[in-house]
Amino acid sequence: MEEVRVRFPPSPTGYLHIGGARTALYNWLFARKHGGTFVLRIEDTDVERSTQDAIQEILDGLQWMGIDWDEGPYLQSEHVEEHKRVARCLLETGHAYRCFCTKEELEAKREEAKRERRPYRYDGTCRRMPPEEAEEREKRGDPFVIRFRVPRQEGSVVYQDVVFGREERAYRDIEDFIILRSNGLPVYILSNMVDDHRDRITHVIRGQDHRANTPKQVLLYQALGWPVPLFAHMSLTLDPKRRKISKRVHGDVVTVRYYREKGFLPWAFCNFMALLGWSPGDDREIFSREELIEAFSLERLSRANSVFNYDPDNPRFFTDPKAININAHYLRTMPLEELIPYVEEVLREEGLWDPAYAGERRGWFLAAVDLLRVRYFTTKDFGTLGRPYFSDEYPMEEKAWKKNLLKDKQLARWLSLLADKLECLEPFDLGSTEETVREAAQEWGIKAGILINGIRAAVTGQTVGPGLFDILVILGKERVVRRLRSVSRRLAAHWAKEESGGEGEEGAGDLGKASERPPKT
RNA sequence: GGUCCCAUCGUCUAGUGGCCUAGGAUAUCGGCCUCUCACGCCGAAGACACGGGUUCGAGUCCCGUUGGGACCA
Repeated sequence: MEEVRVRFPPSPTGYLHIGGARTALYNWLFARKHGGTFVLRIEDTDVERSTQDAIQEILDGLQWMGIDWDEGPYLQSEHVEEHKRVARCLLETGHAYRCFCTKEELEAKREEAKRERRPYRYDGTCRRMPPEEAEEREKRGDPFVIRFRVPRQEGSVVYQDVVFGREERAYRDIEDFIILRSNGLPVYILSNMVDDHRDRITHVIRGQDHRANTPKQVLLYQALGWPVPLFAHMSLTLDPKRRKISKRVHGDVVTVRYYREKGFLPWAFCNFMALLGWSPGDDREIFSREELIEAFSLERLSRANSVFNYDPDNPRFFTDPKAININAHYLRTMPLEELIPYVEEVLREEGLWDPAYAGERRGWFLAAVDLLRVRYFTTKDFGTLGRPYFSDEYPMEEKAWKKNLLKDKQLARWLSLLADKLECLEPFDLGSTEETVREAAQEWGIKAGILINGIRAAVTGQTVGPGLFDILVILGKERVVRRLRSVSRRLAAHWAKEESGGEGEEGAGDLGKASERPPKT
């Protein structure tokens, strides 16, 4: 293949849409696969919305995803004069003409067509106007638009689409479309293709929503005598009701930032997005960056739109379950060292970061993360579910308190006794802690599970988590003993109050500092 | 309304006329593992939108219907 040059031309709307992200990803993959050039171009001609922040948001999103560009970001706004010049040129060469029809006139014609139930298309009134008259009226200052003169003969526009094959559109189905508005500004169809030509784009990979524009753009290329790029119109991403997804109706779940803030790993996100409308042809679904670049091809893009399967009513899945699954897969299988920076970021945000984790406690930190990650789905889980492991202030879950700690009145005493036993343990390791707990259970004639689940609830505030002895070892003797005694005191207080006929449920609440004080006296 | 596109398990998809009693993934359910929850492993249920053709044979080709989508209005 000749030199490959592709582009991603987002307009700065204030966020990077996941549909746009997928377009960028496919362009990027294609460029990387063929040793080509990936151009980033900002279509910022809507001055109102195109703030520096809005542009930065797109750059940030792409950067986060790991999509790097070779040229740009170029700004479309810097080329408006060129677009106008091209429109003028088309006018001079007779490929376009001035149209003075007013909005009202056009509206009337449209109404009439509607009444007579025939398709409306611009009737070409001004197309037949003598050039002298048109120039005269322009000089006079009459407002006009510039329309492209579509061939009015039998025939059609033909171009190649990698996804759809040979595309053909009859001239008669294309109206004389506007290329320059009456305010003198060029329209998307023109600007976009002029930019593509200047940037020497060889493959236009974009959403199917641009497909209807393509014949018109091809007409422009031909009129200008410019080489026509190869097109690849990718399928769209729809919501579960098969509507086009949009920020306005779906909210943040369609923005890239959302995934970043929800604790997605950038590559997991890319991996998931790549699978929406593309497949490698075999059963693989997990790809490293290199593997995906190698496997990617435009020929394997799907023609059918795909559904982004998220359910706002299901709290368990805050986005497409498959996306979460892929993220979890990377979270627990990627090299530990690569995961660490993401966890660090989350812990910093939560105020749980200890600089020692990067220094003398790094070994411990790695072990803790490794222990926890197998049951986490996003990096955010380290800051929420992981709290008891990185801080002495952690919540006691209602369920843990009621189900595991109030299960047996004796637990207050047992936990205290266990604290004493564990305190003397040397070494304090997997084998010794387990032996201690199980022997105690036997001694007291109870099932080990009672103690195990009770201890877990006490030292983590949770009913779920790693194997108990892993927890004890990772927490360390000192913290375990302190937490056991603290909870034991709270339990004792709870039962004492109960006996004295006290009301009020001793339920979930914050442990840590708060619980160092005697609970509510 | 016009032009065009699409159609395989809930979802993402494999499938390019016989390899399909339709494969994988995810989600769901069950089992194993087990101190809990996950992970992992094993298993279950679950789809060719419908109707006509073509063909010895159709998920695969053609036509129509239905449904969905895009753009334009």
